[in-house]
Amino acid sequence: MLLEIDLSNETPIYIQLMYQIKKGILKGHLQPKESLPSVRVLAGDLGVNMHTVNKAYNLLTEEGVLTKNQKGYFLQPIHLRIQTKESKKLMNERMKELMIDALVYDCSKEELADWQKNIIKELEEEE
Amino acid sequence: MLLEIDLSNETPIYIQLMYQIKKGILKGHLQPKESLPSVRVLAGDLGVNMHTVNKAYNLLTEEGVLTKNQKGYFLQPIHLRIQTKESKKLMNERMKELMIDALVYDCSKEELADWQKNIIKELEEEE
DNA sequence: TTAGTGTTATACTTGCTATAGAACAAGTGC
DNA sequence: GCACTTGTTCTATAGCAAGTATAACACTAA
Repeated sequence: MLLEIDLSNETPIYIQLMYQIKKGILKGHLQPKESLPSVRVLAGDLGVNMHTVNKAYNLLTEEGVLTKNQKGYFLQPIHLRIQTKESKKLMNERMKELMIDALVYDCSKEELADWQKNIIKELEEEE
Repeated sequence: MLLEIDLSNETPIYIQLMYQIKKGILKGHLQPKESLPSVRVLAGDLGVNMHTVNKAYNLLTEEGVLTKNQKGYFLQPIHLRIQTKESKKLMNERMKELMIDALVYDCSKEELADWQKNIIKELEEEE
């Protein structure tokens, strides 16, 4: 798996890392039960601090995307990825804010639906 | 127009303010060309600092939602609300991240489409 | 024992959020 | 002219998050 971190991007590194890993899962680059590189190794590869990687791994574990034990972090099988009520609520809030921002510019419902559809298509296509 | 600010919410006050104003516009509580309360007056009403309100107003002006002159801030007519390329790019990024988060939990395209539809409906219905 | 896991603790820098007070220029209304 | 209200700018402060850095600890496997 290759992870790309953009240090010039204003998005916090640990957030970028979380999305890179999630994208890897969606595209099948990471196989079920596969183990992830240790926090020290990945930090070394990316040139960032160990704690930054650890933060991303821990948050993904809290989200139910990863599991951990003394041997390291592993992918959670898809049927065990359960969303908490809290995270559902947060995602709903994000969708609501996004729709408000879009509607202010007089977007139609059809445009918004197409927009979403295209983003999903794009995610499926990317190599 | 009534604006509700939740100080216990972790979302920055100026962001909350921006969304309250945008919602007011969408629901027609704010009429075209209507002037907004001055930064000092609104800050006094809400019990927050003048600079916080000023930041929200200025960002909304940058986004093209408001205009300003020495008399104060005013609503930008809808046909003059133009999105910049930069802001379009940002919104696309937000939609992409939201879809990634949703797809990781094995959501179907139909579920995602319904979700978006319901949020929009909810925005239209709220008193 | 040695090396590699994750875990924890402390400390420091940087930037953002929010508050606070003060002063300035420009327009409005008396 | 004068008082009032606008937005604007400047400085200062406090709290918090992000990121880096170093060190030490417990557990596991070769």
